[in-house]
Amino acid sequence: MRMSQGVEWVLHCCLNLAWVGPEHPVPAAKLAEFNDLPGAYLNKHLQALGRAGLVASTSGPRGGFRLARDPGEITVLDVVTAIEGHGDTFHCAEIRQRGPMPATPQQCRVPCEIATTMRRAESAWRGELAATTLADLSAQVEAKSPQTLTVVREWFTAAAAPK
Amino acid sequence: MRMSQGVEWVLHCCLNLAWVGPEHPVPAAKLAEFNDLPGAYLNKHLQALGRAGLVASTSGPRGGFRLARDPGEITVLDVVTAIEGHGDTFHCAEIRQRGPMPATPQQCRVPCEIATTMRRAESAWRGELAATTLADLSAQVEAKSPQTLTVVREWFTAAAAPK
DNA sequence: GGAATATTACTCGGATACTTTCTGTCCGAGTCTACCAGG
DNA sequence: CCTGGTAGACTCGGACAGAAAGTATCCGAGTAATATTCC
Repeated sequence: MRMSQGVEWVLHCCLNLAWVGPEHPVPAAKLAEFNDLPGAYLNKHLQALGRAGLVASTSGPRGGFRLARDPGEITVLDVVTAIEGHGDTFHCAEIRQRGPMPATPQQCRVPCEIATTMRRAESAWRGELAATTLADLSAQVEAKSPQTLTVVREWFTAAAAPK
Repeated sequence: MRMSQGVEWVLHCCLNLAWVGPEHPVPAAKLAEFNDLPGAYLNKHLQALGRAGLVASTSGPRGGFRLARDPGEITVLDVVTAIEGHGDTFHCAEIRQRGPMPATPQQCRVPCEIATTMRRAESAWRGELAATTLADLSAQVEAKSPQTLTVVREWFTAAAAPK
């Protein structure tokens, strides 16, 4: 059970986009260059973010990706589900209904204890991720190294401006 | 990010073993028959439980698997980690150290904010799983349908006794 | 009849194919920019 | 000088291979019970 590395990639990219600001779209190639990632594959993951409504994309020159909402309105859970999908990590196969001694349909009107435990754990996991927004992450980074925010923004804007 | 279905399988089997009792080993084939699962593959997963020290195995006739500890001393997290491995689901690739503007080694002495958030969420997930033991699950099943425990035990012991 | 022994059947354990998912890459459709020609 | 049109280049978007993990299966090593034989 390993999380796709695309989640980490797009989280870093989302922070970059948050720092650059929504008025300045950033192409996937630039995000890939800044984070030293394969551009085409990163683009694929950013498309998933677009389908989830987290980022907006514009084609053509001066195009690229920008955050579709305020960083404070995008949670880490939003990003994770956009990449990993909405399905639960644990999927109950209803084993209790199979075999020579199946559970009665009456008993099966509620989820089994195992599924309930897994669901509770996953809910706790999701709760933590939903409690953290991109704005929270950005604020924590800024608290540790305040110059990062502006320096990164300048790198992205400077890379596009000279043209 | 989907959890192996083997986790569900062995959790059901562990409950079966808890109900049968440690003095009566149950072969993998019987567990597979009872839960309508492929016997050979289930055996493979049970081996993982053995390596983790959760179950003990004996070869030969009248052999099989039995719980190595009291059901109250085996948590759901123990079973999950035995099947899925000890690694974290999120693995930080240290993207911040790469690219044209890498983070300084000084900044990297502590995990980045993204990794911290993921770790906190995973910790909450593990906490819930660690808080539930096989004895808890067994008690919940018994509370809902008290006859299940003895009936299942009889099925397993009766299947072996007539020989 | 009892005990030692050889046999037999049963169990786990790891080594071996097959399927699905994840990872990575490529090229085409659409679009905005910039240039160029004409008024 | 200003305006309209056209060509060009840049971007996303989905379709196409390769790698890794998960899934499923089989057969052999070891063991305990059993049947047999001898005392």
